[in-house]
Amino acid sequence: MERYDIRARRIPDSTIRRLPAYLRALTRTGNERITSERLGQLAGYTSEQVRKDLAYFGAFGTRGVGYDAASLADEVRRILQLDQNVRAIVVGAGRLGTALVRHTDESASDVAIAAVVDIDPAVIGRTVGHLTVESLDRLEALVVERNIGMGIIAVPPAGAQSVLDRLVNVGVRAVLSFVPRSLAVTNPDVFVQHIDLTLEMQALAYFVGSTARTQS
Amino acid sequence: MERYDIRARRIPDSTIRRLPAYLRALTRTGNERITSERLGQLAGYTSEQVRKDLAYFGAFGTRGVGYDAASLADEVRRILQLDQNVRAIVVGAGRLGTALVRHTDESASDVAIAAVVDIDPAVIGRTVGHLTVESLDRLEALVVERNIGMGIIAVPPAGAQSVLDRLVNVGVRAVLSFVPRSLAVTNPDVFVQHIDLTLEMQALAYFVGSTARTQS
DNA sequence: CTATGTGAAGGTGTTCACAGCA
DNA sequence: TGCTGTGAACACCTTCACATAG
Repeated sequence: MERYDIRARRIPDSTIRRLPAYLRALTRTGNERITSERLGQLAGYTSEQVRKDLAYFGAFGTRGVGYDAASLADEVRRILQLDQNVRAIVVGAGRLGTALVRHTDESASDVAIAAVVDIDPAVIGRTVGHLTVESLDRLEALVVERNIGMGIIAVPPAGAQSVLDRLVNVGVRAVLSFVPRSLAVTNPDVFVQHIDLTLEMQALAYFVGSTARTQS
Repeated sequence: MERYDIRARRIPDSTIRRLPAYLRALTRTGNERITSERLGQLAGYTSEQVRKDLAYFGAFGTRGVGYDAASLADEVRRILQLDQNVRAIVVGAGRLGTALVRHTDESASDVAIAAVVDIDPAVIGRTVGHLTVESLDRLEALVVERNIGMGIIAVPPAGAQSVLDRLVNVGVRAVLSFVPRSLAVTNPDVFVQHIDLTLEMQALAYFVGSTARTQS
C-alpha cells in the first residue's frame, strides 16, 4: 500500500498541487540539467519550496549540480501516478461537460476521459469528442468495466450529491466537482476538489481597488 | 482607504475565499435567523470557522440567537464589494472566453462582464452574449471608459504575460487567469488567481487509488 | 440557558540558514 | 565551490474552550 519509502510522511496537499506545475516546467525546458532556482522560476515558486517538495519523495538531485530534467519529470509523473493510465468519467454532458471532454482530448494531461454519461435521453447516444454519451444508469458499470478512478461532476446542483455518493460507493476516490454547491463527503479517503467560477469571481471582487495583501 | 473599522487587521486570504460560500448559503436559506452551526453546515465549514471569519469584520450576530440571514448577506456583499458594481473585462474570445461570458450572463454573480476583446480580426465585431467583441488594441481604453476593475485572461500562453502587464499598467488589481502557464507579477498589490484544469486533474491523479489523506 | 465573539493552544505549511556532498 | 537536502525558526491558519451577552 505504501507508495514511497518507509518514511511515507504525510505529504501536504499544497505540495501535491505544486507538482504538476513543476512537471509542466520540466517538459517545457529542453535542458538536460536544471537547478531548483530555475525550476522555481518557471513554475512560479521559490527554490526552497521546490527542494522541500521534491525531498518528500526522495533525493533526486545532485549537490552542486542540480536535477536531470528528464528523469525528474519521470519521477514526478510516477509520484502523481500519471504513468498509471488514470481514467476519468465525466458525469453530465451539458455545455460544461462536453467542453471538458474536448479540452482533455486536446491537452496532453496524462489523464484520459474514458466515459461520459448523462440523464437526458435526448443527449444519450450523441458523440462528444471520441466518446459516445451513455446513460447515467450505467455509471457504476462503466466505472468498473473501464477501470475508472476519477470522477468529474458537471451536473446541475440538484443531482450532484447523489452522483457523488454513487461514485464513492463504486470506489472512486478522486473527484473534481464543477457544481455550484457544497457537497458532503463522509469517507475520509475521498478527495473532492471544487471548481466554482462564481465563487472565484466573487472572492476576487474583494481585491478590486484595494491596496494591500499579497499573492495566492 | 480603510474599508472597515480601524483595527483593519490583515484578513487571511482563506477567509476571503470562504465568504462567497457563506453568501451563497445565506441567499439559499429562506429563514430569517441562522446560526453559525447551520451556516457552516450549508457552506461546508465548521461553526468556529464561520464565526472567526465574520468576526474579522465586525460583530454581526446576536449572542444566544444567531445571525439575521438577510442583513448578514448584505454585510458579506459589502465586504466583498459586491455592492460596488464590479466590472470585468474578458481578454480572449475563443471557446473558453465566450463560454465565460455566457456563464456569467446566466449566473447572478454580482460581477458583470463589461467588455470582451480579441486579437483576431475575424472574431472582432461578433456578438457574444450581450456584448460585441472589440479589438485587443482597445484594452486600455475600455478599462478606463467602462471603469473596469477585474481582468479575466483567456488567451493562448504566448500572449498572456503581455496581456497581464497591460491590465496591471492600466490599474487592474484583480485578475483571473485561465492560461496554462505561470505568469509573473511584480506589483504586490495585484492579486492573480489561476484556474488550470490540466494541473487540477494531474494533482487529483495522486489521490486515485490511494488510501490516505484528507479533504482540501 | 443558548450561541456569539475571542484569547490561547495547537497544527500545518513556508522560509531561513547551513551542513553535507558532488 | 555550488547547489541540494534538511533541521530549526517562523508565520499563518484552525481548533479549542470559555467568558460574554442577550
